[in-house]
Amino acid sequence: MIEINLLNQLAAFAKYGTLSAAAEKLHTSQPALTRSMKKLESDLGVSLFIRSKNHLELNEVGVRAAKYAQDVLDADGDFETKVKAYDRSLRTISIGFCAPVPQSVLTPIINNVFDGMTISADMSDDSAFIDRIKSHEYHLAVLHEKPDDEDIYYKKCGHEDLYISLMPSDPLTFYPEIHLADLDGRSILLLSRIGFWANFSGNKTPNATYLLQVDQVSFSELSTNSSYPSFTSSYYIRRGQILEGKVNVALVDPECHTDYYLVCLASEKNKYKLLFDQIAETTIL
Amino acid sequence: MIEINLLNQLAAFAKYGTLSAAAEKLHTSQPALTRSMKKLESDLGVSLFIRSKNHLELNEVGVRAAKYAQDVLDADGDFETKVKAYDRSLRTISIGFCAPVPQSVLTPIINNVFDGMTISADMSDDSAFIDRIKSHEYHLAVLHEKPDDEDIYYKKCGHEDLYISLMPSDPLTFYPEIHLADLDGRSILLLSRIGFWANFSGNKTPNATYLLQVDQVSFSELSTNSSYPSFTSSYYIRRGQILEGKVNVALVDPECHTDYYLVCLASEKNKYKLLFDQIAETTIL
DNA sequence: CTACTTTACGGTATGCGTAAGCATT
DNA sequence: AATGCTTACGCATACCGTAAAGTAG
Repeated sequence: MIEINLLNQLAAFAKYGTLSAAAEKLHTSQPALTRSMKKLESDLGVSLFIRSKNHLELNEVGVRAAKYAQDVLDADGDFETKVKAYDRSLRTISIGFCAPVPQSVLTPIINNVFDGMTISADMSDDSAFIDRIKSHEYHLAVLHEKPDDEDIYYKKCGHEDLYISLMPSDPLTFYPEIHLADLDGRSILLLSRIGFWANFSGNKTPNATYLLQVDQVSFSELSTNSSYPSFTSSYYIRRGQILEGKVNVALVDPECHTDYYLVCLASEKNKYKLLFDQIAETTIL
Repeated sequence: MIEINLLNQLAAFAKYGTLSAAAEKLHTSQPALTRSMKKLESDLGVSLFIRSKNHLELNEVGVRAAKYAQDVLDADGDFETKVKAYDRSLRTISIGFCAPVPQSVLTPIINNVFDGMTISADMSDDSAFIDRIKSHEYHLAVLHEKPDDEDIYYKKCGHEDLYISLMPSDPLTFYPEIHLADLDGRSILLLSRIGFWANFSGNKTPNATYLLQVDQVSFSELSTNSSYPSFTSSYYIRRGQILEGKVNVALVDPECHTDYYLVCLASEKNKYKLLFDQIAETTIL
């Protein structure tokens, strides 16, 4: 059994050419390497070096041994990487969210139910979420459409209605009801990373300009202090996160009202039972 | 960097189920393994076991780690095997002989010229020798036909004539000359492992029965004490290895006279110069 | 004179085995 | 009782770093 440490030192010598250089790179001493290389030769029963009084060089076998050693080192590195990755994967719950509101509502609940687990949350349009659940990329996902798949277990976990925040003087506030189409042609403040809601842009409002804000703070700043309309929703209104001096008006289009569904693999239903129970008890969104 | 030793112990535990059993197989103590496994977990920063007071079991990560560990152990074993094999290959001269006589004549010469090298000698019909030289399977070969290949260097290294040993009373001894065909219908003693000479059987003597002897001693015994004819050659006759009470008669067919040629890759001619010089000085066969 | 390898020496720390403790079957 | 894991303790030895010697360019 050849120790990894010796192979590492051999590889370092092959790479840096002298024991001194290798010793420095390995944060050890020259004599230590001299001894290691002798031990390696003795362990193998094979001569690997051409020695002159003040020069050390790999012989033909040594050159090849250094190559082979790298393979073993790679294998050893892979081992470490793979074990750590697998361990982490078992301590991590990966979740896909289709919108920011379910994420901010559910994340603390999940944290609470699965104490000690790391949560890895992605947000995007949810069209591929079912496939990613099936491929084990995600353990859970929140969709905005009821899944129709026998391998998938789901439970409704909330509801969200879209509102628009307007200046009180805005003509739209006098409309009996507002449709998305009524916003066409306007410049509207929009927060990025809004999951599936992003699909709205350019649908019923081909001539609207969306002023996309990456930063939450900028969005708040501009929403409050400019006259641009901005989107908000039942969630923020219910929590009292309302823009001062603005009027919040509900949008009546059907795509502005959505239900959310928490899903997992049917085969892993029991693993997440506690969580599903929890969201039953909690009135959310 | 995870030490091979720890991986080996992990694999042993996975294989034998308990630390005690693994310890016995590894010729070490239980407590040593306990400590090693803790060190492995600590080196990795990953928990690999389910511990109860008197029971140790791999957890999910541990099971996988043991699998991965085996890969590293295999790689480490391969390293050792391959380095040793390559070292040996550099200390070994592989030679293909087309007949036993060149082998017994040349082997001591080669041993003498390449002191300290191991000689690996095969004997067989030489039809594929050129290819095997080119594929580096053989460093040298002795053929019974002059090679016609610009990549191959050669030098004649001997000559051999085939004789037949007969009872003095045998009618054939009165023939002016003997051909192989004259032996047809007879039972003839033959030693196995005779290289290309084996091609004779069934050529000009379709009705002869060859009494194949694997063992040299059996062949001598039967040759001497039975009345069966047996093959011999100029080499043995010149050395005085003659059967008592028999008459040796030369066979006149052309295929019963052969020259031998020592060959190597033209590109390695210099490597074997000493040997080729040697066989020039030596009168052989 | 500088750069490098090797040997020698002394200290340390790693790792082992024995013994003992404790829990489970 | 028997089996098996863990902890504690004392010890061997393997390995390391420093120092020094020797050699080649």
